[in-house]
Amino acid sequence: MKRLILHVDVNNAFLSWTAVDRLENGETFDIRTVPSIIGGEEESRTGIVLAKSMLAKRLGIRTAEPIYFAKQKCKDLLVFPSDFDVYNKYSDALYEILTNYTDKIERFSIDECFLDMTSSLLGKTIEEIAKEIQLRVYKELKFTVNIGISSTKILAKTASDLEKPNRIHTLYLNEIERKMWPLPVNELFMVGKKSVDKLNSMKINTIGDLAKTDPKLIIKKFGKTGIMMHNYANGIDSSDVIHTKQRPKGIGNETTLAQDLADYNKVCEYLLPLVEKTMYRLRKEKMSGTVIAVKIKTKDFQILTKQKKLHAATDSTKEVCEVAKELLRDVLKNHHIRLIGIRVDGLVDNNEVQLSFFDTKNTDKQHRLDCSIDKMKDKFGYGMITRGSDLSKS
DNA sequence: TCTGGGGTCCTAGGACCC
DNA sequence: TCTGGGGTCCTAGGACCC
Repeated sequence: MKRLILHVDVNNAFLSWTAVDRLENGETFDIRTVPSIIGGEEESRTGIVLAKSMLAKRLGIRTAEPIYFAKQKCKDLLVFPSDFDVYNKYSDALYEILTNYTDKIERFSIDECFLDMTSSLLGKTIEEIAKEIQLRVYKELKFTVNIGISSTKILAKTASDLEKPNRIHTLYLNEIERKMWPLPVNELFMVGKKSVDKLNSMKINTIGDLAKTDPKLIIKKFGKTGIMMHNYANGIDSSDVIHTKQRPKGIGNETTLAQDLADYNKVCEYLLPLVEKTMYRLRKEKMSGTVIAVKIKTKDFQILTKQKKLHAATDSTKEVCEVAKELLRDVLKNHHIRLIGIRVDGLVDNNEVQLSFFDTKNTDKQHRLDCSIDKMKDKFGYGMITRGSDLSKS
């Protein structure tokens, strides 16, 4: 049976949501009406563009470019900080509205959802439903969305990207030749910069070029990803809209340092709070991890990682701290680094972790300590409670 | 000039086993 | 003395997404 998929994509999400939130808090000026961006702080060396207004876009400002460049393109560019609590609030509100239309919804990212409408049309056309969603979101939440309509997720997603903002596009199989094939190949999902360079060197410049190239050539050059790329270019994608909430496979935190550091002890001072945060999040998920990884980015942007698989899954802050410090020692060497990060991978649900692991008195005591600190953080605020020195002792 | 932070998946090489 | 191949697990790195 032919499926009917919608892809709902918030226009300039972080910027729109910041604008709406400001207006709700009594501001009268709508930052969507001028060149403006959401960005990091240049002083803390996190100064890149996270989102831009339409007017900023028109001046050539791009997502992920340094704010320094963006300001050169527009002298009186307004810059606002990001606030993920606000974004999550509007993301949830959007999701809530979408649940009125089908129960097969996949939250693909903070600002994108797929809806499988195959059995939820209720006598309406898919276009009518898309229009209804778009109007209702704008009426109730005051921001615009693009909606793509097709028979597969990838095509619906490509459709929602066609022309912005506040537009609805269809991209059915019989339309791909006209609407998708002329697009530059970088606009295809999963074709990033590295692949574009390789494809261009093969004289493949548009999605149509890719679609019409002998798949054997693509597979030879790109392996498994090549099969996927070639399928996507031809509108082939059998993946389902996944309603059930996915459990995370890994959780991590990383931070850019205010200045480059090479000293192990100083880097540790940054690392340990990151471990604490990651483990707090892990315990919130009621999960434990088996692989601990430390990541550094050197001053010349080389990324190095060092990881270790544990014999048993853990959710203990102390245990992960100890491993993380070892890994940091191994990977840091004499590098001057600008970023430090920690990840816990190979996650398993706590109720699937063998009980024997929690049996020993020591880990049990440690677990209770972690949990009581978590509770205090929940009660008094995450930043109000710190663990003091028990983590830095080796 | 300046280059975030959160993820997922894939690949390739080495160790080890049969 | 010279020499297998298949499979799994682990690690490091890389590509991609938003």
